[in-house]
Amino acid sequence: MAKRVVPESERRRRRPTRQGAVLSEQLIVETALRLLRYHGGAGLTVRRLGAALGADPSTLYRYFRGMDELTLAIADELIGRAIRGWRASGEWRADLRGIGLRLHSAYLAHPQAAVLAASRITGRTHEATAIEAILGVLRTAGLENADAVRVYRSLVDLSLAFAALDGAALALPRAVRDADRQMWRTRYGRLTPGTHPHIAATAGPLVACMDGSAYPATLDMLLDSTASRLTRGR
Amino acid sequence: MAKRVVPESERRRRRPTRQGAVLSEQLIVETALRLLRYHGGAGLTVRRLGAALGADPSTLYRYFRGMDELTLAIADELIGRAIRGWRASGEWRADLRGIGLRLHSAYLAHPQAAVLAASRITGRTHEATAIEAILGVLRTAGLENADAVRVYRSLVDLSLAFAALDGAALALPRAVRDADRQMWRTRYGRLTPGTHPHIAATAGPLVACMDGSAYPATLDMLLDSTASRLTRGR
DNA sequence: GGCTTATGCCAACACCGTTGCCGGTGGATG
DNA sequence: CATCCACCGGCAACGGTGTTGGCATAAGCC
Repeated sequence: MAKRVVPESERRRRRPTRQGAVLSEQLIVETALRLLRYHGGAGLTVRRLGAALGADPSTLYRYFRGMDELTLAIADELIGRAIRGWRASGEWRADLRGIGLRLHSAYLAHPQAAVLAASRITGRTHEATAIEAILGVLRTAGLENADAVRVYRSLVDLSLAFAALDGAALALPRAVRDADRQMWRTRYGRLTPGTHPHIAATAGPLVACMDGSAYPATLDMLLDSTASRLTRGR
Repeated sequence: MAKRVVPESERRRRRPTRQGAVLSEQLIVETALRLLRYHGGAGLTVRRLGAALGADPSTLYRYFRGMDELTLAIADELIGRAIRGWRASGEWRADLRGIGLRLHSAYLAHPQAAVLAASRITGRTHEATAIEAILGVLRTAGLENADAVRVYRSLVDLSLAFAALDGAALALPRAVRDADRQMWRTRYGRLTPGTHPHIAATAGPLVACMDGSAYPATLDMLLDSTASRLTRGR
């Protein structure tokens, strides 16, 4: 109750765990990401996290108010990894495409984490940096403020939404994922032209197209639209 | 073990619950949707669901192999509600827009369910019907098979991904959601031009644009791109 | 009307997030 | 170098979760 969580920057006393680990926000987040990758989406557990760190589960509540705050810290870490080292090239379309792909793949590097984190607003440093970068590209390219904001929102939401969707697919247990892919081949690849003529006519490309993510193609369509909005504006 | 789940179509003996309820797949799914809406995303529980139905929790395992299969049934129900009663008008752009908006809003009518269900492939009837409808619109409009399939995939993934994203935002506890909106106003609405000039310059439109969903605007951009692909094809 | 077996119920298991309390220890203070 | 105290790790507990094996019963077929 009202248990105070000391901000990482004000931590003075670092007492090692009985098993010798010295905890920190950073260490906890990294361990959580490892747990997620290794044990699957439902495998991130306060108890397991404690065990992996060599600490009592309840100790973690000295660092995060609860599971939800840990999730936000994970989201922040992912955004940070996405924009780390990014530089504007001056070519707006390549820049936007680069940022989008970076976001998407930083999240997808940890699919289970992506599912948890993609829909959260962190309000922390990395988030502001990313927003500033994207808006900068759009306004420098010549978009009106209102248009820039609209495109910004579409771009970010698109990237995060696809990160969550693709992450969920990747995070499924191996057996389920294989069963899903098989479903496309057996069920939709062999529907009779009588009842489903269009599916039957496109069966080949349809099955082939279901591999991988639709994100890059969709991102390109969004950039197409932005490009024509730009030329029309001039 | 290997407890057999009798398919709904082969059910003969309908024995009423001690409290008088007569169970069925349909009834369980509907009750689950009601529970989700009423108790929030984490409120769908086998035990609560049992209680709401007037049945022992373990009884539900005679209808679904587990929580996951129940999720798929929910997803199927949502797709069904989305395409129920849809008819092609012949104008491809309006038709695609209509299907997309229907999908999105059918899912968002149950935000918590959308989060669970949007990323799943059901492989059931409604899904095939939806695919057939969309492919039909695209091919009738004049797209090559390969292009039609690509646009199909982008459209569906976009709609479901945004359903999950927007659903997650809507499903947050009231207090958290209000805090998030406030964050835009206070944090991003007041960043200094020194460190974040672009955010500062667009603060007004930025805050305003964060209300509501970016889905309709993004969908329109996707349709823009499809339109120019069509005219270029001719 | 009898038989089979589908189906509802009970009890139990292992696990979950979270909290109140205690005790030891780090670091500041003198 | 001694003192003190608040920070922080550990313990035990609470009420909840999904899931399963076994049992009794009643529904529907012959």
